[in-house]
Amino acid sequence: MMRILVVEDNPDLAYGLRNNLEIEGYQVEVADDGTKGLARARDGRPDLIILDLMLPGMDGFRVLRALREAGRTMPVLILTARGEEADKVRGLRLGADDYVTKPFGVLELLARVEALLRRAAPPVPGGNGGPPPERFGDVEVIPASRTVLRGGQPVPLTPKEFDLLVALLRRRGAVVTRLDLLREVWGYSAEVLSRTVDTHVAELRRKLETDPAAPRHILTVRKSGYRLER
Amino acid sequence: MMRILVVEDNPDLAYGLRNNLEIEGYQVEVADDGTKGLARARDGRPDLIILDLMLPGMDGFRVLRALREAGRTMPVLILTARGEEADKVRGLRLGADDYVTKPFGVLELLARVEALLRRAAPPVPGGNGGPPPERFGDVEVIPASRTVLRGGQPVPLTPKEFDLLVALLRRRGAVVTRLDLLREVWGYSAEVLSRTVDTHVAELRRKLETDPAAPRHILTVRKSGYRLER
DNA sequence: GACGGTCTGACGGTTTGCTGACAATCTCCG
DNA sequence: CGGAGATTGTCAGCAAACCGTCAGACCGTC
Repeated sequence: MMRILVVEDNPDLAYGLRNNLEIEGYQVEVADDGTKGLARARDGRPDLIILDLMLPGMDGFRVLRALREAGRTMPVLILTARGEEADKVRGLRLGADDYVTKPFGVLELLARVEALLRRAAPPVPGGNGGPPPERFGDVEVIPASRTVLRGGQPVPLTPKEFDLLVALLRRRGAVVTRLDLLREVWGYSAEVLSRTVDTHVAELRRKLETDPAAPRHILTVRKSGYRLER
Repeated sequence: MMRILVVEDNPDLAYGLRNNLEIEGYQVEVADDGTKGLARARDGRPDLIILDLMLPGMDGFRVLRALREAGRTMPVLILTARGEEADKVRGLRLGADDYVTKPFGVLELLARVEALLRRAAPPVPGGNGGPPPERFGDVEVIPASRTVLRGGQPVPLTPKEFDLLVALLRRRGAVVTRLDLLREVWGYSAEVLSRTVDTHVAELRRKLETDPAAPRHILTVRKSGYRLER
Protein backbone atom coordinates (compact mmCIF):
# COMPACT_ATOMS: atom_id res chain seq x y z
CA MET A 1 0.00 0.00 0.00
CA MET A 2 1.29 3.44 -0.93
CA ARG A 3 2.10 5.75 1.96
CA ILE A 4 1.62 9.50 1.67
CA LEU A 5 2.83 12.20 4.00
CA VAL A 6 0.77 15.38 4.17
CA VAL A 7 2.59 18.41 5.56
CA GLU A 8 -0.16 20.95 6.19
CA ASP A 9 -0.90 23.21 9.13
CA ASN A 10 -4.50 24.00 8.39
CA PRO A 11 -6.45 21.30 10.32
CA ASP A 12 -9.52 21.42 8.08
CA LEU A 13 -7.51 21.04 4.91
CA ALA A 14 -5.34 18.32 6.44
CA TYR A 15 -8.41 16.42 7.53
CA GLY A 16 -10.02 16.70 4.11
CA LEU A 17 -6.89 15.48 2.40
CA ARG A 18 -6.48 12.57 4.77
CA ASN A 19 -10.05 11.53 4.22
CA ASN A 20 -9.97 11.65 0.48
CA LEU A 21 -6.62 9.97 0.19
CA GLU A 22 -7.62 7.17 2.52
CA ILE A 23 -10.78 6.62 0.51
CA GLU A 24 -8.53 6.16 -2.48
CA GLY A 25 -6.65 3.49 -0.58
CA TYR A 26 -3.55 5.33 0.50
CA GLN A 27 -2.02 5.16 3.96
CA VAL A 28 -1.82 8.75 5.18
CA GLU A 29 0.27 10.49 7.79
CA VAL A 30 -0.09 14.17 8.67
CA ALA A 31 2.49 16.60 10.02
CA ASP A 32 1.32 20.05 11.06
CA ASP A 33 4.57 21.95 10.78
CA GLY A 34 7.76 21.95 8.77
CA THR A 35 10.07 20.49 11.35
CA LYS A 36 7.86 17.51 12.06
CA GLY A 37 7.24 17.10 8.38
CA LEU A 38 10.92 16.90 7.57
CA ALA A 39 11.51 14.38 10.34
CA ARG A 40 8.67 12.14 9.24
CA ALA A 41 9.76 12.37 5.62
CA ARG A 42 13.34 11.42 6.40
CA ASP A 43 12.55 8.63 8.80
CA GLY A 44 9.30 7.28 7.44
CA ARG A 45 10.28 7.44 3.81
CA PRO A 46 6.77 7.80 2.44
CA ASP A 47 6.15 7.09 -1.23
CA LEU A 48 4.98 10.64 -1.83
CA ILE A 49 4.77 13.95 0.00
CA ILE A 50 2.13 16.63 -0.27
CA LEU A 51 3.78 19.77 1.00
CA ASP A 52 2.21 23.12 1.78
CA LEU A 53 4.68 25.92 1.17
CA MET A 54 3.14 28.23 3.77
CA LEU A 55 3.97 26.66 7.10
CA PRO A 56 4.62 27.98 10.57
CA GLY A 57 8.24 27.73 11.64
CA MET A 58 10.22 25.91 8.96
CA ASP A 59 8.50 26.72 5.68
CA GLY A 60 7.98 24.36 2.77
CA PHE A 61 10.98 25.52 0.80
CA ARG A 62 13.39 24.70 3.58
CA VAL A 63 11.74 21.34 4.14
CA LEU A 64 12.04 20.53 0.49
CA ARG A 65 15.66 21.59 0.21
CA ALA A 66 16.66 19.72 3.34
CA LEU A 67 14.87 16.66 2.11
CA ARG A 68 16.64 16.64 -1.24
CA GLU A 69 19.96 17.32 0.45
CA ALA A 70 19.33 14.31 2.60
CA GLY A 71 19.12 12.29 -0.60
CA ARG A 72 15.40 11.60 -0.49
CA THR A 73 14.04 11.43 -4.02
CA MET A 74 10.39 10.55 -3.51
CA PRO A 75 8.00 12.73 -5.49
CA VAL A 76 6.87 15.92 -3.83
CA LEU A 77 3.70 17.76 -4.74
CA ILE A 78 3.57 21.30 -3.44
CA LEU A 79 0.53 23.35 -2.50
CA THR A 80 0.74 27.03 -3.32
CA ALA A 81 -1.62 29.94 -2.89
CA ARG A 82 -3.26 31.33 -5.98
CA GLY A 83 -1.22 34.00 -7.61
CA GLU A 84 2.03 33.07 -5.94
CA GLU A 85 3.65 32.24 -9.26
CA ALA A 86 7.12 32.85 -7.92
CA ASP A 87 6.60 30.28 -5.19
CA LYS A 88 5.63 27.65 -7.72
CA VAL A 89 8.74 28.28 -9.72
CA ARG A 90 10.98 28.29 -6.68
CA GLY A 91 9.44 25.05 -5.49
CA LEU A 92 9.91 23.35 -8.84
CA ARG A 93 13.52 24.50 -8.98
CA LEU A 94 14.12 23.06 -5.56
CA GLY A 95 13.02 19.68 -6.82
CA ALA A 96 9.28 19.53 -6.43
CA ASP A 97 7.64 17.29 -8.97
CA ASP A 98 4.32 19.02 -9.42
CA TYR A 99 2.22 21.73 -7.88
CA VAL A 100 -1.41 22.44 -7.18
CA THR A 101 -2.77 25.91 -6.66
CA LYS A 102 -5.13 26.58 -3.76
CA PRO A 103 -8.02 26.41 -3.84
CA PHE A 104 -7.91 23.14 -5.75
CA GLY A 105 -10.35 20.41 -6.63
CA VAL A 106 -9.73 17.22 -4.74
CA LEU A 107 -10.01 15.23 -7.92
CA GLU A 108 -7.31 17.26 -9.55
CA LEU A 109 -5.02 16.61 -6.64
CA LEU A 110 -5.81 12.91 -6.62
CA ALA A 111 -5.09 12.71 -10.32
CA ARG A 112 -1.74 14.34 -9.85
CA VAL A 113 -0.87 12.13 -6.92
CA GLU A 114 -1.69 9.10 -8.95
CA ALA A 115 0.32 10.35 -11.88
CA LEU A 116 3.35 11.05 -9.75
CA LEU A 117 3.25 7.65 -8.11
CA ARG A 118 2.85 5.91 -11.42
CA ARG A 119 5.73 7.79 -12.89
CA ALA A 120 7.96 7.21 -9.90
CA ALA A 121 7.28 3.48 -10.03
CA PRO A 122 10.54 2.28 -11.61
CA PRO A 123 13.27 3.32 -9.19
CA VAL A 124 16.55 4.12 -10.88
CA PRO A 125 19.53 2.54 -9.10
CA GLY A 126 22.06 5.30 -9.53
CA GLY A 127 19.55 7.94 -10.49
CA ASN A 128 19.63 11.38 -9.00
CA GLY A 129 16.00 12.19 -9.63
CA GLY A 130 15.46 12.30 -13.36
CA PRO A 131 16.98 14.14 -16.26
CA PRO A 132 18.12 17.71 -15.75
CA PRO A 133 16.06 20.60 -17.12
CA GLU A 134 16.61 21.52 -20.75
CA ARG A 135 16.72 25.11 -21.89
CA PHE A 136 16.23 26.98 -25.15
CA GLY A 137 15.70 30.69 -25.48
CA ASP A 138 13.95 31.82 -22.34
CA VAL A 139 12.20 28.48 -22.02
CA GLU A 140 13.05 25.86 -19.43
CA VAL A 141 11.68 22.34 -19.70
CA ILE A 142 11.62 20.21 -16.57
CA PRO A 143 10.80 16.65 -17.56
CA ALA A 144 10.54 15.36 -14.00
CA SER A 145 7.48 17.46 -13.31
CA ARG A 146 6.34 17.89 -16.90
CA THR A 147 6.66 21.58 -16.35
CA VAL A 148 7.64 24.31 -18.76
CA LEU A 149 8.79 27.73 -17.60
CA ARG A 150 9.09 30.72 -19.87
CA GLY A 151 10.95 33.64 -18.46
CA GLY A 152 10.53 31.96 -15.11
CA GLN A 153 6.75 31.74 -15.41
CA PRO A 154 5.00 28.39 -15.73
CA VAL A 155 3.39 27.84 -19.12
CA PRO A 156 0.42 25.47 -19.15
CA LEU A 157 0.92 22.87 -21.87
CA THR A 158 -1.45 20.08 -22.73
CA PRO A 159 -0.04 16.55 -22.51
CA LYS A 160 0.36 16.25 -26.28
CA GLU A 161 2.05 19.60 -26.50
CA PHE A 162 4.50 18.65 -23.79
CA ASP A 163 5.29 15.31 -25.37
CA LEU A 164 5.78 16.95 -28.73
CA LEU A 165 8.12 19.49 -27.22
CA VAL A 166 10.17 16.77 -25.57
CA ALA A 167 10.37 14.85 -28.82
CA LEU A 168 11.77 17.89 -30.57
CA LEU A 169 14.07 18.59 -27.67
CA ARG A 170 15.50 15.10 -27.70
CA ARG A 171 16.91 15.76 -31.13
CA ARG A 172 17.55 19.43 -30.76
CA GLY A 173 19.33 20.87 -33.74
CA ALA A 174 18.38 18.03 -36.04
CA VAL A 175 15.44 17.75 -38.37
CA VAL A 176 12.61 15.61 -37.04
CA THR A 177 10.14 14.45 -39.67
CA ARG A 178 6.40 14.42 -39.13
CA LEU A 179 6.45 10.66 -39.36
CA ASP A 180 9.08 10.47 -36.63
CA LEU A 181 7.03 12.76 -34.45
CA LEU A 182 3.92 10.69 -35.03
CA ARG A 183 5.87 7.59 -34.07
CA GLU A 184 7.36 9.07 -30.93
CA VAL A 185 4.50 11.16 -29.67
CA TRP A 186 1.41 9.52 -31.06
CA GLY A 187 2.74 6.04 -31.05
CA TYR A 188 1.04 4.64 -34.08
CA SER A 189 2.06 4.62 -37.68
CA ALA A 190 -0.50 6.48 -39.68
CA GLU A 191 0.87 9.16 -41.88
CA VAL A 192 -1.59 11.94 -41.94
CA LEU A 193 -3.22 13.67 -44.76
CA SER A 194 -4.29 15.99 -42.06
CA ARG A 195 -2.52 18.70 -40.21
CA THR A 196 -2.33 17.17 -36.77
CA VAL A 197 1.36 17.64 -36.16
CA ASP A 198 1.34 21.12 -37.61
CA THR A 199 -1.56 22.14 -35.43
CA HIS A 200 0.24 21.17 -32.27
CA VAL A 201 3.44 22.79 -33.40
CA ALA A 202 1.49 25.97 -34.02
CA GLU A 203 0.10 25.81 -30.51
CA LEU A 204 3.58 25.33 -29.08
CA ARG A 205 4.77 28.35 -31.00
CA ARG A 206 1.86 30.39 -29.76
CA LYS A 207 2.76 29.54 -26.19
CA LEU A 208 6.54 29.59 -26.35
CA GLU A 209 7.65 31.92 -29.15
CA THR A 210 7.84 35.67 -28.81
CA ASP A 211 6.59 36.08 -32.37
CA PRO A 212 4.81 32.88 -33.39
CA ALA A 213 4.70 34.03 -37.01
CA ALA A 214 8.48 34.30 -37.10
CA PRO A 215 9.63 31.54 -34.76
CA ARG A 216 13.20 31.60 -33.54
CA HIS A 217 13.36 28.22 -31.89
CA ILE A 218 10.68 25.91 -33.25
CA LEU A 219 11.59 26.06 -36.90
CA THR A 220 10.02 24.65 -40.02
CA VAL A 221 12.29 22.74 -42.37
CA ARG A 222 10.39 22.79 -45.58
CA LYS A 223 9.66 19.44 -47.16
CA SER A 224 11.27 17.65 -44.21
CA GLY A 225 9.83 18.43 -40.82
CA TYR A 226 10.65 20.58 -37.84
CA ARG A 227 13.77 21.49 -35.94
CA LEU A 228 14.30 22.99 -32.51
CA GLU A 229 17.12 25.45 -31.98
CA ARG A 230 18.32 27.03 -28.77
CA MET B 1 27.93 -5.36 -44.00
CA MET B 2 24.26 -4.47 -44.14
CA ARG B 3 22.12 -6.58 -46.44
CA ILE B 4 19.18 -5.08 -48.29
CA LEU B 5 16.43 -6.84 -50.19
CA VAL B 6 14.84 -4.91 -53.05
CA VAL B 7 11.43 -6.20 -54.15
CA GLU B 8 10.78 -4.42 -57.43
CA ASP B 9 9.47 -5.67 -60.76
CA ASN B 10 10.63 -2.80 -62.94
CA PRO B 11 14.06 -3.97 -64.15
CA ASP B 12 15.43 -0.50 -64.78
CA LEU B 13 14.48 0.74 -61.37
CA ALA B 14 15.73 -2.41 -59.67
CA TYR B 15 19.03 -2.10 -61.48
CA GLY B 16 19.41 1.53 -60.51
CA LEU B 17 18.65 0.81 -56.91
CA ARG B 18 21.08 -2.07 -56.76
CA ASN B 19 23.82 0.04 -58.25
CA ASN B 20 23.40 2.96 -55.93
CA LEU B 21 23.00 0.84 -52.83
CA GLU B 22 26.08 -1.18 -53.65
CA ILE B 23 28.07 1.98 -54.16
CA GLU B 24 27.03 2.94 -50.65
CA GLY B 25 28.44 -0.32 -49.41
CA TYR B 26 25.32 -2.40 -48.96
CA GLN B 27 24.93 -5.99 -50.03
CA VAL B 28 21.91 -6.07 -52.30
CA GLU B 29 19.54 -8.79 -53.38
CA VAL B 30 16.68 -8.25 -55.82
CA ALA B 31 13.37 -10.08 -56.13
CA ASP B 32 11.15 -9.26 -59.09
CA ASP B 33 7.82 -10.40 -57.73
CA GLY B 34 6.01 -10.64 -54.43
CA THR B 35 6.23 -14.36 -53.92
CA LYS B 36 9.98 -14.47 -54.41
CA GLY B 37 10.34 -11.38 -52.30
CA LEU B 38 8.52 -12.90 -49.39
CA ALA B 39 10.55 -16.09 -49.59
CA ARG B 40 13.85 -14.21 -49.70
CA ALA B 41 12.79 -11.97 -46.86
CA ARG B 42 11.79 -14.86 -44.65
CA ASP B 43 14.76 -17.04 -45.38
CA GLY B 44 17.50 -14.53 -46.00
CA ARG B 45 16.59 -12.19 -43.16
CA PRO B 46 18.00 -9.04 -44.72
CA ASP B 47 18.61 -6.03 -42.50
CA LEU B 48 16.17 -3.91 -44.48
CA ILE B 49 13.62 -4.34 -47.26
CA ILE B 50 12.71 -1.91 -49.99
CA LEU B 51 9.27 -2.98 -51.15
CA ASP B 52 7.33 -1.75 -54.15
CA LEU B 53 3.61 -1.90 -53.45
CA MET B 54 2.65 -2.43 -57.08
CA LEU B 55 3.85 -5.90 -57.93
CA PRO B 56 2.66 -8.61 -60.27
CA GLY B 57 1.03 -11.52 -58.49
CA MET B 58 1.33 -11.08 -54.78
CA ASP B 59 1.28 -7.34 -54.17
CA GLY B 60 3.34 -5.44 -51.64
CA PHE B 61 0.61 -5.26 -49.03
CA ARG B 62 0.27 -9.02 -48.86
CA VAL B 63 4.00 -9.47 -48.76
CA LEU B 64 4.25 -7.04 -45.90
CA ARG B 65 1.43 -8.57 -43.91
CA ALA B 66 2.74 -12.10 -44.41
CA LEU B 67 6.18 -10.95 -43.38
CA ARG B 68 4.97 -9.38 -40.15
CA GLU B 69 2.78 -12.36 -39.39
CA ALA B 70 5.85 -14.52 -39.76
CA GLY B 71 7.42 -12.47 -37.00
CA ARG B 72 9.95 -10.63 -39.10
CA THR B 73 10.58 -7.17 -37.73
CA MET B 74 13.27 -5.75 -39.96
CA PRO B 75 12.52 -2.23 -41.22
CA VAL B 76 10.54 -2.03 -44.44
CA LEU B 77 10.56 0.98 -46.72
CA ILE B 78 7.71 1.01 -49.21
CA LEU B 79 7.64 2.59 -52.65
CA THR B 80 4.32 4.10 -53.63
CA ALA B 81 3.10 5.86 -56.75
CA ARG B 82 2.44 9.55 -56.56
CA GLY B 83 -1.02 10.41 -55.43
CA GLU B 84 -1.75 7.02 -53.93
CA GLU B 85 -2.23 8.57 -50.54
CA ALA B 86 -4.38 5.70 -49.31
CA ASP B 87 -1.69 3.17 -50.18
CA LYS B 88 0.82 5.00 -48.08
CA VAL B 89 -1.41 4.95 -45.04
CA ARG B 90 -2.36 1.34 -45.57
CA GLY B 91 1.29 0.38 -45.90
CA LEU B 92 2.24 2.15 -42.72
CA ARG B 93 -0.65 0.57 -40.88
CA LEU B 94 0.54 -2.82 -42.00
CA GLY B 95 3.85 -2.15 -40.38
CA ALA B 96 5.99 -0.35 -42.92
CA ASP B 97 8.52 1.96 -41.34
CA ASP B 98 8.78 4.64 -43.97
CA TYR B 99 7.72 5.37 -47.51
CA VAL B 100 9.06 7.06 -50.60
CA THR B 101 6.83 8.37 -53.34
CA LYS B 102 7.71 7.65 -56.96
CA PRO B 103 9.37 9.23 -58.70
CA PHE B 104 12.02 9.76 -56.10
CA GLY B 105 15.59 10.97 -56.09
CA VAL B 106 18.14 8.32 -55.28
CA LEU B 107 19.66 10.51 -52.61
CA GLU B 108 16.38 10.80 -50.79
CA LEU B 109 15.98 7.06 -50.74
CA LEU B 110 19.54 6.53 -49.56
CA ALA B 111 19.01 9.01 -46.76
CA ARG B 112 15.91 7.20 -45.59
CA VAL B 113 17.58 3.81 -45.79
CA GLU B 114 20.39 5.13 -43.68
CA ALA B 115 17.99 6.62 -41.16
CA LEU B 116 16.07 3.38 -40.79
CA LEU B 117 19.18 1.30 -40.34
CA ARG B 118 20.56 3.75 -37.82
CA ARG B 119 17.38 3.60 -35.81
CA ALA B 120 17.31 -0.18 -35.85
CA ALA B 121 20.94 -0.37 -34.82
CA PRO B 122 21.94 -0.28 -31.17
CA PRO B 123 22.84 3.29 -30.27
CA VAL B 124 26.56 3.76 -29.95
CA PRO B 125 27.43 5.33 -26.59
CA GLY B 126 30.27 7.50 -27.80
CA GLY B 127 28.74 8.08 -31.21
CA ASN B 128 27.69 11.57 -32.13
CA GLY B 129 25.00 10.38 -34.50
CA GLY B 130 25.01 11.26 -38.14
CA PRO B 131 27.62 12.20 -40.67
CA PRO B 132 29.99 15.03 -39.84
CA PRO B 133 29.60 18.43 -41.48
CA GLU B 134 31.25 18.89 -44.86
CA ARG B 135 33.21 22.01 -45.66
CA PHE B 136 34.37 23.86 -48.75
CA GLY B 137 35.62 27.40 -48.83
CA ASP B 138 33.94 29.22 -45.99
CA VAL B 139 30.85 27.07 -46.37
CA GLU B 140 29.78 24.38 -43.95
CA VAL B 141 27.07 21.85 -44.78
CA ILE B 142 25.32 20.06 -41.92
CA PRO B 143 23.15 17.23 -43.22
CA ALA B 144 21.45 16.43 -39.92
CA SER B 145 19.83 19.81 -39.68
CA ARG B 146 19.75 20.50 -43.41
CA THR B 147 21.61 23.64 -42.61
CA VAL B 148 24.29 25.52 -44.51
CA LEU B 149 26.57 28.04 -42.85
CA ARG B 150 28.68 30.53 -44.70
CA GLY B 151 31.26 32.22 -42.56
CA GLY B 152 29.32 30.91 -39.61
CA GLN B 153 26.08 32.51 -40.73
CA PRO B 154 23.10 30.40 -41.79
CA VAL B 155 22.25 30.57 -45.47
CA PRO B 156 18.65 29.74 -46.32
CA LEU B 157 18.51 27.14 -49.08
CA THR B 158 15.39 25.68 -50.64
CA PRO B 159 14.98 21.91 -50.44
CA LYS B 160 16.08 21.38 -54.04
CA GLU B 161 19.07 23.61 -53.60
CA PHE B 162 20.17 21.73 -50.54
CA ASP B 163 19.76 18.35 -52.20
CA LEU B 164 21.64 19.55 -55.24
CA LEU B 165 24.47 20.81 -53.08
CA VAL B 166 24.70 17.49 -51.29
CA ALA B 167 24.79 15.66 -54.60
CA LEU B 168 27.71 17.77 -55.75
CA LEU B 169 29.40 17.39 -52.41
CA ARG B 170 29.16 13.62 -52.51
CA ARG B 171 31.44 13.60 -55.49
CA ARG B 172 33.50 16.59 -54.64
CA GLY B 173 36.35 17.09 -57.05
CA ALA B 174 34.76 14.95 -59.74
CA VAL B 175 32.56 16.01 -62.61
CA VAL B 176 28.88 15.35 -62.11
CA THR B 177 26.82 15.41 -65.28
CA ARG B 178 23.41 16.99 -65.50
CA LEU B 179 21.94 13.58 -66.08
CA ASP B 180 23.56 12.28 -62.92
CA LEU B 181 22.18 15.18 -60.98
CA LEU B 182 18.73 14.67 -62.42
CA ARG B 183 18.84 11.02 -61.48
CA GLU B 184 20.09 11.61 -57.97
CA VAL B 185 18.17 14.69 -57.02
CA TRP B 186 15.11 14.72 -59.24
CA GLY B 187 14.42 11.03 -59.69
CA TYR B 188 14.94 8.07 -61.90
CA SER B 189 12.52 9.32 -64.52
CA ALA B 190 14.66 12.16 -65.69
CA GLU B 191 12.55 13.88 -68.26
CA VAL B 192 13.74 17.39 -67.81
CA LEU B 193 15.49 18.80 -70.80
CA SER B 194 15.29 22.43 -69.95
CA ARG B 195 17.54 24.62 -67.93
CA THR B 196 16.36 23.34 -64.59
CA VAL B 197 19.69 22.13 -63.28
CA ASP B 198 21.51 25.24 -64.45
CA THR B 199 18.98 27.45 -62.78
CA HIS B 200 19.46 25.80 -59.44
CA VAL B 201 23.23 25.81 -59.78
CA ALA B 202 23.06 29.51 -60.49
CA GLU B 203 21.02 30.04 -57.36
CA LEU B 204 23.54 28.07 -55.32
CA ARG B 205 26.33 30.23 -56.68
CA ARG B 206 24.41 33.36 -55.87
CA LYS B 207 24.03 32.23 -52.29
CA LEU B 208 27.38 30.60 -51.66
CA GLU B 209 29.97 32.16 -53.94
CA THR B 210 31.71 35.44 -53.22
CA ASP B 211 31.57 36.33 -56.90
CA PRO B 212 28.83 34.27 -58.55
CA ALA B 213 30.03 35.31 -62.00
CA ALA B 214 33.48 33.86 -61.30
CA PRO B 215 32.75 30.88 -59.08
CA ARG B 216 35.62 29.34 -57.15
CA HIS B 217 33.90 26.26 -55.80
CA ILE B 218 30.86 25.42 -57.88
CA LEU B 219 32.53 25.12 -61.25
CA THR B 220 31.22 24.53 -64.73
CA VAL B 221 32.88 21.81 -66.76
CA ARG B 222 31.94 22.66 -70.28
CA LYS B 223 30.21 19.91 -72.25
CA SER B 224 30.15 17.71 -69.16
CA GLY B 225 28.51 19.11 -66.10
CA TYR B 226 29.53 20.63 -62.82
CA ARG B 227 32.25 20.07 -60.28
CA LEU B 228 32.62 21.17 -56.71
CA GLU B 229 36.02 22.14 -55.37
CA ARG B 230 37.06 23.02 -51.84
C1' DG C 1 -24.27 19.55 -20.34
C1' DA C 2 -20.23 22.23 -20.20
C1' DC C 3 -15.50 21.94 -20.95
C1' DG C 4 -10.85 21.10 -22.44
C1' DG C 5 -8.06 18.38 -25.37
C1' DT C 6 -7.43 16.33 -29.77
C1' DC C 7 -7.99 15.47 -34.50
C1' DT C 8 -9.53 16.49 -39.14
C1' DG C 9 -10.37 18.63 -43.63
C1' DA C 10 -10.91 22.84 -46.14
C1' DC C 11 -8.98 27.07 -47.35
C1' DG C 12 -5.63 30.49 -48.59
C1' DG C 13 -1.06 32.57 -48.69
C1' DT C 14 3.46 31.97 -49.62
C1' DT C 15 7.32 29.61 -51.35
C1' DT C 16 9.33 26.74 -54.60
C1' DG C 17 10.24 24.56 -58.93
C1' DC C 18 9.97 24.42 -63.76
C1' DT C 19 10.03 26.22 -68.20
C1' DG C 20 11.32 28.54 -72.45
C1' DA C 21 12.99 32.56 -74.52
C1' DC C 22 16.83 35.28 -74.80
C1' DA C 23 21.61 36.86 -73.65
C1' DA C 24 26.27 35.84 -72.82
C1' DT C 25 30.16 33.08 -73.37
C1' DC C 26 33.04 29.64 -75.21
C1' DT C 27 35.08 26.69 -78.94
C1' DC C 28 36.36 25.64 -83.27
C1' DC C 29 37.65 26.68 -87.71
C1' DG C 30 37.89 29.39 -91.80
C1' DC D 1 40.80 37.77 -86.28
C1' DG D 2 36.09 36.94 -86.85
C1' DG D 3 31.99 34.43 -86.98
C1' DA D 4 28.90 30.47 -86.57
C1' DG D 5 27.39 27.05 -83.73
C1' DA D 6 27.27 25.04 -79.39
C1' DT D 7 26.88 25.53 -74.66
C1' DT D 8 25.79 27.81 -70.49
C1' DG D 9 23.81 31.86 -67.72
C1' DT D 10 19.86 34.65 -66.64
C1' DC D 11 15.28 35.97 -65.99
C1' DA D 12 10.38 36.36 -65.18
C1' DG D 13 5.99 34.21 -65.15
C1' DC D 14 3.18 30.39 -64.20
C1' DA D 15 1.61 26.17 -61.75
C1' DA D 16 2.06 23.21 -58.10
C1' DA D 17 3.54 22.02 -53.61
C1' DC D 18 3.69 23.01 -49.03
C1' DC D 19 2.57 24.89 -44.64
C1' DG D 20 -0.14 27.82 -41.30
C1' DT D 21 -4.60 28.60 -39.79
C1' DC D 22 -9.14 27.83 -38.49
C1' DA D 23 -13.69 26.11 -37.44
C1' DG D 24 -15.99 22.26 -36.38
C1' DA D 25 -16.50 17.34 -34.90
C1' DC D 26 -15.48 14.06 -31.60
C1' DC D 27 -14.60 12.20 -27.09
C1' DG D 28 -13.81 11.57 -22.39
C1' DT D 29 -14.11 13.93 -17.91
C1' DC D 30 -16.07 16.67 -14.55
